Amino acid sequence: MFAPLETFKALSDMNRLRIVAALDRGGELCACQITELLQVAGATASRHLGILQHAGLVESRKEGRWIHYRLSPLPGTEAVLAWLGESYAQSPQLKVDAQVLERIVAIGREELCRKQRGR
Amino acid sequence: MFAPLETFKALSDMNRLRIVAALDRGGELCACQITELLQVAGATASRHLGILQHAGLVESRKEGRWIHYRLSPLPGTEAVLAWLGESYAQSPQLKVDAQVLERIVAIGREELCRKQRGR
DNA sequence: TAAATATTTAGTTGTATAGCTAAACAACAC
DNA sequence: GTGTTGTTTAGCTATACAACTAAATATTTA
Repeated sequence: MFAPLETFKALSDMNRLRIVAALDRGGELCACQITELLQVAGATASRHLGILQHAGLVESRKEGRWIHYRLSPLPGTEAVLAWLGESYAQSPQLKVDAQVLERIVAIGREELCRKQRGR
Repeated sequence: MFAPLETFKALSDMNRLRIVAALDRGGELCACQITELLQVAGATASRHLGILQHAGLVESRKEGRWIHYRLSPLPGTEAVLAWLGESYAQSPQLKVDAQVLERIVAIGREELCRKQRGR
């Protein structure tokens, strides 16, 4: 697919913009942390991360059972992500996410996953 | 809607990217010229133009029965459009469009519209 | 090896969206 | 006025896509 089209499609979903914003602010996050932030099923978060990865916006690193994701802007998409970054403050949703993310990171992965299994 | 989300949605369709590329290269174009380029029904082209206009990427000017469209990048979206512009050469579709557009512009609006009525 | 666990893949369902045709609207010509 | 013409809106259908549940995969632990 035409690269810009794939990039724009990847960014044309609010949950995926939330993921990009979270990785931009939180550095590396694992799938369970993304799942907790979005409040969706794990499979849903996984699919969104796959779409972002396929578009080249995100890359992953495996560490035991955990898979860590981080932003991986291609040379061309840096400008796009920069503009997006300037707009975070305009979204109430993203502002709330920033606070929730702090709590999620503070909890730690192990306890977070235990908590998710409980549901 | 969150502005970047609306922009990315507007740009996440190949026919709309074709319109943006055409306006970028052809300057001002009327709806019938866009319709001819995309080879879709007039109503379809009109809807795409409406989506781009609502996202602030395109603006229109009325001149008698014709409505002319041109790019209208918002301050923030200029970087996005610049990146898109650098990628035109990677799309065979957009390369063909550039040639077809030359013919369309050369024909002139009046004759083009006559031709479209014929179908 | 067997159980547990983090993530992904497969399959299903509901909603969003692109395309069409037909009708409506707006501007000019008679 | 009536007719013609460029464009948009309304209504419909088919496809695309986001969400879920259940099953599969890969890794660690007992």
